[in-house]
Amino acid sequence: MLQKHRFWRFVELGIDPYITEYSFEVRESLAKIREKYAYLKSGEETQDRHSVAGRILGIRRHGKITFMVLDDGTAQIQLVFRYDVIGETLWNVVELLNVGDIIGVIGRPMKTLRGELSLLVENFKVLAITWRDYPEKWHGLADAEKRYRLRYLDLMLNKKVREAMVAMYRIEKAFRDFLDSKGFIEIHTPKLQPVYGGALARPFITKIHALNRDVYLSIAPETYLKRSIIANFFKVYEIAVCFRNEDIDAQHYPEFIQIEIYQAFADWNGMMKLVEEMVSHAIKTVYGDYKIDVERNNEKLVLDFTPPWKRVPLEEAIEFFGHVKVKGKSYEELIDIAKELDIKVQDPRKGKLLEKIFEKVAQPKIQQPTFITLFPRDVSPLARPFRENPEYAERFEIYIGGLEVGNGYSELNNPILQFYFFSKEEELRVKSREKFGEVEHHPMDKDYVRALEYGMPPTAGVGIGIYRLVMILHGLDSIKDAIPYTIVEQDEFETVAEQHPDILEYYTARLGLK
RNA sequence: GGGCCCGUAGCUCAGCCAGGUAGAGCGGCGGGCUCUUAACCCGUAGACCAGCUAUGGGCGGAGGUCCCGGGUUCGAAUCCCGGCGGGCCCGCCA
Repeated sequence: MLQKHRFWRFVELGIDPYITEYSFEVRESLAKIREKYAYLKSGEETQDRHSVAGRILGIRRHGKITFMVLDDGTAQIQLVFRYDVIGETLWNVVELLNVGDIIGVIGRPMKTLRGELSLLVENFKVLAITWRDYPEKWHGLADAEKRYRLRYLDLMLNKKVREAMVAMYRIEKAFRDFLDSKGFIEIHTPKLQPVYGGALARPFITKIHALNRDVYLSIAPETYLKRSIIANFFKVYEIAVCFRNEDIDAQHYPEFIQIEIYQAFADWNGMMKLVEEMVSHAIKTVYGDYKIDVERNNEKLVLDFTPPWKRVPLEEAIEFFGHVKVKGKSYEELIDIAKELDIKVQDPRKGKLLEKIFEKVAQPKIQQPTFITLFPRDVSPLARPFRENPEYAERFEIYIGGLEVGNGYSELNNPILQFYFFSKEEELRVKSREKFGEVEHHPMDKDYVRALEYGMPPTAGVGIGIYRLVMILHGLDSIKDAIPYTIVEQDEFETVAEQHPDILEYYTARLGLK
């Protein structure tokens, strides 16, 4: 580094970015100021003074007047620094400021001649500086690797991602408020479980040293939420982290958030009604309308969440959307159909074949919120058999924007059948291993069966993937964009303390740390 | 597990196919400009190490260098092989 770091120039002006200021009294948010002073006419100034703080995200210097963009997390506003207003001492500091620095400002709302609502700065404090250069103003942070590795910059600068994060919080809050108004309570289920279950997926295995035993990270809260139903908590839910040790792609990530809801004395019809009511309520609360505009891959799409949503049985959906006849076909016939459709599937269950065919020919065509109903019983070990035909389960999945975002059913509350289905799952595992390799199955959970033996009322349940929902609503290409922080391998780099021994020396000496 | 693509300055990228002195824009630094908003205009350093003078920079020299390591070649950012990091698609899961 030949150039003296600008840090030293702050010090020369009597400003140490970590020692001079320890706090700043913020009296107003930029969002409020924008709202309150929207009425100002171009060229108009007020005598009101406001105290705000945030990060500088843009600088335009014009000699003795400088414009900056300040972002306080609620909104952005233009700051106007005028030499004749702040004087020479502060002006010298203005000249040192970079994009990324954090300042506290006292200023008067005004509108510039070009009509930009601004704060005319009367005083300001440097609260922290950035040691690293920020991305280019026009393209921003675009490189995928850097976006995920330096996610705080991505979250700070990329509007689409940032909006999705805020929306996710609001959607979760709307779900909670809705369920609360209906008398539901949230129960936190264990993330470390002796038997994994509630879904068909490979689990993470970890160890509890205190007990010297292996445990599984929860793949779903389901069996514990249903234990809660048995505990006479008849309306429960959880917004739960689930861990599934599967591969990562645009629609899957090993840890994800799901809301699971269980309501006693209801069946799948009641649950579908609750879901469409709750989701459409959240959409309207967060976006202001049941219909929302989504832009994905430069294509515009209007999603209409107005209840009721369409309900289409699985086999009908295959025939209607995919134009493939599957009703009444045998296992062998379905294998042939799958082959013709270029679907690689190795599974002894007829239901699995139907699911695969559905995913290939029908799913991409289902854009509007839709319940696909009547899933095969053999792929639904926790669901109650369909009352009119036990080959099917009273199970539905929720599809929006061509993606599966949820799954629900009339819960199997018969402990005798539940034991039988679990046993069948174990058999399936053993049989399939010889013939097809490892097949996803639900492990035997006798402890859960015993809970059912104490009596579970008729109950309906559902799980909705929050990241997937947000991904669709905001037209994000990858589920990773909807997840605040995803995993990346460690990289090598030097810290500022390593690059600038003089500055390290300054601080250790200044604070007497030697 | 299989396939495809990418990695060059702080950022966004060109150069690679057809091997021959490492580039642009933005950002930085210096100068000009009191209503701009991707501000503009002029200049300049910067891809790693490091010597001598001196703390503002200047002067001169040797090597290195395009994610890393090999190879081919008189010569590699460029071609080949292997690795690392990242993305996308297929298979399995939501």
